[in-house]
Amino acid sequence: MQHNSLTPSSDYLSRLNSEQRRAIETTEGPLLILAGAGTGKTRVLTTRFAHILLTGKAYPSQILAVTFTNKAAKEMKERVGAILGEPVEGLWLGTFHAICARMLRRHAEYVQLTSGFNILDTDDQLRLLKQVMEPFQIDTKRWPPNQLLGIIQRWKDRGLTPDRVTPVEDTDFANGHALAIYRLYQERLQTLNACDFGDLMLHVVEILRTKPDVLAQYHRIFRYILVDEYQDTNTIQYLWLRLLAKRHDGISNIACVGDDDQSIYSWRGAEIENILRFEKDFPGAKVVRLEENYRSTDQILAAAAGLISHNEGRLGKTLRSGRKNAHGEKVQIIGVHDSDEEARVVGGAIERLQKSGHPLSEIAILMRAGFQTRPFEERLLMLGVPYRVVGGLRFYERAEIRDCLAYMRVLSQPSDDLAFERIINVPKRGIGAVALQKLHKEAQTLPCSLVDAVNIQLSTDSLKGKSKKALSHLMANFTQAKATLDTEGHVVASEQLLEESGYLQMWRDDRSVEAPGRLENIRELMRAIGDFATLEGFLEHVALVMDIDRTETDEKVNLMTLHGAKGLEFDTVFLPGWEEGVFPSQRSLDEGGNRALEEERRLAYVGLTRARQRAVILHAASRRIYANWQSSIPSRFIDEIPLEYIDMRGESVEKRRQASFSPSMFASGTFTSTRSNRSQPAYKRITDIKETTAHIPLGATVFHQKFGEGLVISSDGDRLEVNFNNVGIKRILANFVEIKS
DNA sequence: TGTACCAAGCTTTTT
DNA sequence: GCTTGGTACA
Repeated sequence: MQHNSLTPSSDYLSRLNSEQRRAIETTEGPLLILAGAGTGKTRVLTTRFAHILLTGKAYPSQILAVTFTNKAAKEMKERVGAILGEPVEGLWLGTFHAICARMLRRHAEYVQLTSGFNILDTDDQLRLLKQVMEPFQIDTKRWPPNQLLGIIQRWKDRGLTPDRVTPVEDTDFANGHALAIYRLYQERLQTLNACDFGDLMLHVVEILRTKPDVLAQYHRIFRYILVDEYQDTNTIQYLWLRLLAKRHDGISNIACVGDDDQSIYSWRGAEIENILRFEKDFPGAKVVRLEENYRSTDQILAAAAGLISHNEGRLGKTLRSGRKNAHGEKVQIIGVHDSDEEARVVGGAIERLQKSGHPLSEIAILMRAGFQTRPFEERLLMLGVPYRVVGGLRFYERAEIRDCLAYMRVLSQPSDDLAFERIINVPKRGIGAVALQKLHKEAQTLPCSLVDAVNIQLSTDSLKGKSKKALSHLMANFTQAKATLDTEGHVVASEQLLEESGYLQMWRDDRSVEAPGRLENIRELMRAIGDFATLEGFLEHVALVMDIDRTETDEKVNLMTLHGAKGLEFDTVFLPGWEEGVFPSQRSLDEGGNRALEEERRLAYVGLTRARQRAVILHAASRRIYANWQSSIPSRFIDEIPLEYIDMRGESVEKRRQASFSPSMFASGTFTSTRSNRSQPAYKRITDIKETTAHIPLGATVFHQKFGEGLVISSDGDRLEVNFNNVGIKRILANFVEIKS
């Protein structure tokens, strides 16, 4: 993606194709831009934004532009500025949550909050929910709080405040107490003057629904609305957009960009129906399809198209290659024995690419789940190939960072009970559950905040000995830091607080291997605070952005999940683990059935379309899942790619298929060639396969793909002990051997 | 109040 | 197999 920073404003439209131009120049009325992978979506969105400004249709402050990620918002802002030749200010451009936070701070009093409300992170949410659940005496083994939090979030995603949850929407979770807990949880949030992420949207929608004057105010402000990644919007985001877009004068200048084939976040509440329904929701809507792909070779495009055509209920797009001479290599499919071989094959291929001058940063290994990175990391480490793991635990999710932030939150707002609770005994001060219980009681009866309760109990001498000394010390730390905050600013005050409270010393004294890294993270945090004018400004940024700016452009292979790769592109993409149960994920299928299968397929489509030049799919015949080995069947997605665009390397996949479906391996004859029998349920759950394993008698001669021939010397269900001719005695699962005699 | 042990659980995660 | 969280004890 190039930044045409000096493009004269007159020809910003000149290098666009006709559909792209139409998407930009159709400024009036509702518009759906269906943008397939690699069709220049971001470019269209940013040029459209600039076009509205340059033609004088609106001022920057009259355009609402919403994205899902901070990264996308930042990129859009930069690129619009580049087209205009100067930075734009006063924009309503940001993530759904950032914009809602801004709106909510203006109108907080309508939902019984003050404009200084706190935004909770997931840790706080869970701790609060656990507290709320306590009096209900719920068996948390049977009804895990994090699952209940999930249920509450799904309710919020759908715009359901406790009053709007109907019996139909209710659940028997937690012996039917879920709704009551939800109600209490919301009440607690209110007394804490706090919001969770869902509330940011929920409260604003509530306000827009019930306060016509507020809504009218925004109708006056926003002349044009731009929405990115529309396929990922959930119900509450849709309601919010619809409220803002449906003006009383009948004008709805809303343009949504999206791709139904790339909707992969239903498990976070995204409703693919929103994009499928757009034309009904906004009568008279125009639809523009961007189908010219400037990214991938014909072979990759055709393979991906063949795959996604197995989904039903699509809006339908046909990607054409917009590049010349874009034939390229076929999609490679490589069958391997196990995950170690998979890592060896990928590692070897990367080494060869590196030797031929292929930049490492243009290579990605994309997998279904985060834990799958491990064998690849080990292999690349061994080969000395630099790599980075993208995603995983983010900066502001680290325990030490959250601790520090809790200290700063209390400094900024002593009434922040959740933050105070987090650090009251970190470092260890001898404040346990008993002391905390006492404080809670005090705080509840008055009512007041925990910090107030501490001060009261200190002055009335109801605290004794160790805890009294520890808490008065802690209170003194905060008072001192507060004074420093006023005189020397938030950076010095934060550092002082962490030092004097003994928090930093705690990590210095820690002998574990992670401790120095944690101290380094805290140093980085201190540097980040300096970028903000006030402590409050910093805390707001942290709550909404959740990640620290770190531009990584060094020469490293990228390891990430398929979800993490959305919106990115690489010359070469490796797609390991294409096996039934792994991808598509068995758990998804169990929970979501055919809908989930289609989403998994879209995920596969996203994976393939990340590749510009080369895509390599791998599948292993057996894989270790947790403790035990499981034999695997190649993913149905492999079968769904038209044969003419694939190239089976290494061992023939067909041969492998025959081998894995041979009746001698599975007692039942259910398994036949997947290609010839696609309409039949050719796939069985991996767990079922285990049950159908043939009984293998003691003394039988068996054959194992890796170890060769051997004699069965003991058996316990499907666990065998086999004395192999070449490698000696091994413990092996019956699934992996074939009976010879 | 802190530690030791056991059992359960284990995708994806833009904010 | 490995981590995490809750409970039982010292």
